[in-house]
Amino acid sequence: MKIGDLAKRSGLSAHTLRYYERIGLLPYADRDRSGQRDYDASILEWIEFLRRLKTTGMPIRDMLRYAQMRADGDETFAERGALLREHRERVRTHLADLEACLRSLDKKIAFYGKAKQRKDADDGLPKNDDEDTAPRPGA
Amino acid sequence: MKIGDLAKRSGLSAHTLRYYERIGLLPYADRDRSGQRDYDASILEWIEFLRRLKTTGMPIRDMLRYAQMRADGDETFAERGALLREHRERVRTHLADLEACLRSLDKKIAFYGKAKQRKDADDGLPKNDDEDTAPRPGA
DNA sequence: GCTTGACTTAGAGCGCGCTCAAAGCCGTAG
DNA sequence: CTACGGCTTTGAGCGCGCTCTAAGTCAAGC
Repeated sequence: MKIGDLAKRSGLSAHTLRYYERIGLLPYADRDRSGQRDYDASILEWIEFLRRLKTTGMPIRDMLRYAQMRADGDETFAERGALLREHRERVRTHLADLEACLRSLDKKIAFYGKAKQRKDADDGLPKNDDEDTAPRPGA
Repeated sequence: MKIGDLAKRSGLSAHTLRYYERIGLLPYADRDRSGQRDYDASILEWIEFLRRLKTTGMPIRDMLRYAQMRADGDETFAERGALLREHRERVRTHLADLEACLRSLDKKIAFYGKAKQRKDADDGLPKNDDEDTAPRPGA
């Protein structure tokens, strides 16, 4: 598989695939006799795993640590597991934060919904609700 | 309240507070007679709201749009509501992605746990499980 | 009076994760 | 044979969100 094909199948650009190889996130790919990368389809699983790490907010430098351990073989199993478990905890924390923010956002949106219905027909905005008409922000 | 106090209470640095004012995320703060910013405590609510938008991944340029609308007064209520509702949908989508990634991560971690227990005592790794010993990544 | 430290400004610099540019090579279609 | 597209490399550039520097002002404490 050439880099253009892998780009299509992985959803990453060829630029990004080369960049990932350069920094060590992807293994050095075999080159054909004209020097072009020739990928094995199995690389897609690794890329998919990287994508999940990225989605969950892992910085590239940590992915590199993982990739390096993986390259170092079986004796790094425990270390790799530990890295993933730590990451998982961070993800869970972040997820909880996000959910709290989402609930807050829902409240605010509910306020906008209510305010809209009474627009120009009721001046008494509910003071115990989420307010949002403050002094010149961004002015 | 001076900028140092607000920094402590908001969790943002004084540098960041000034930066936010410069770009228009925070309203231009009143200055005392020696030119120093003197904040009203109510600014904390706005900062908290910004923090939630940021946590949920809203780029600064969109927060600026919101801040501008808020500054423009009541006639932007509908627009502001729409912006927040769109944002909420993106957050929900992202949340679902994250949860899927987390489940995947849990599986992988479970694999590491199992592999550890049988380490050097069982060569037959479960092929139908999450594998993780691939050709020289990062090498 | 003098030091200390928090504040002011405009603007430069940084870390991250790409993204693209330049110059050149290779192989296949017409 | 030639033109074309897709690949190669190294290294520069970019958008984001801060973060810090430099040079200077001001107010309070010793």
